[in-house]
Amino acid sequence: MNVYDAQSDFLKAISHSTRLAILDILRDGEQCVCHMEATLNLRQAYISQQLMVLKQAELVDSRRDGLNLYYRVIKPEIFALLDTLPSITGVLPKKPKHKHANAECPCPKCAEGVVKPQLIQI
Amino acid sequence: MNVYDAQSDFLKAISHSTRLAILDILRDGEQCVCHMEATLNLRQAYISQQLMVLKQAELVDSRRDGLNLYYRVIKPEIFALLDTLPSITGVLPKKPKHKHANAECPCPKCAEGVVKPQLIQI
DNA sequence: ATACTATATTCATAATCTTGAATATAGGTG
DNA sequence: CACCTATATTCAAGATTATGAATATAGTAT
Repeated sequence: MNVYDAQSDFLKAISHSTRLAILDILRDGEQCVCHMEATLNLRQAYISQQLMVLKQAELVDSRRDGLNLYYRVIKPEIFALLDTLPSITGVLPKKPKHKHANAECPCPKCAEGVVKPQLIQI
Repeated sequence: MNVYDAQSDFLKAISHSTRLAILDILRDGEQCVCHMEATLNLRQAYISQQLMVLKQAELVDSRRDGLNLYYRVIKPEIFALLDTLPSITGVLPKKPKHKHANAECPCPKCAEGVVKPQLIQI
């Protein structure tokens, strides 16, 4: 396995729109699967499949806290690469960054950071 | 097509060991197909196939000069991305850079840059 | 025009990727 | 233990990619 094989293996692991979206979510630090599910509006099994691809490529690792599994990027150098993409594709991301505050997300991290919409009783 | 689709399309185009090697050869500027053939020791038809992939992805373009077609990278930003790869894969390239001087290569650029081995007449 | 050279295209098959559906598992809670 | 919740795995079919072989084409030179 030469230099280019190693590089193409890595690139193949991230050459996928959902996996790129997941990595972007992990920019702010570790997040649980259910948060990705709520943020990306994709089914849990599918996200888990993509996470396994990233894990086998040794790009992410996970940590359990109670019921939740929190994933994080192992090598922050990956973000330096991701940052070069907009200038190449010419498509700039609309949202400046992923913000961790999603009212649809049931995970503990979201629960503490979000002001839940109050149900008004009449 | 969202931001991540555009990015993954680009990444897929370069996620291939031969295409990465071709891009590396093009760091020094345009090169003809026969030069890649000699440098990579791969068959012409195969290299041409990979060049078509890069061309369709609008990463390279070509220019004819006599019999030879010279390919070049359109967006130099690509090299900034390629430069981030060694720190991620942990595998550093052996040769510092591609040098254009290959005695096996019949192309005009090589012919002028290389001191051909002299045949000693006895 | 003919022949040659450099490069491109077509075809076919094996391998790999994509993705949805269904199901399994592991850990926590009562 | 029984059940719930969060996450993982397996399966399968279709799509795409990888790659070798054979062949075509477009310029060039004579």
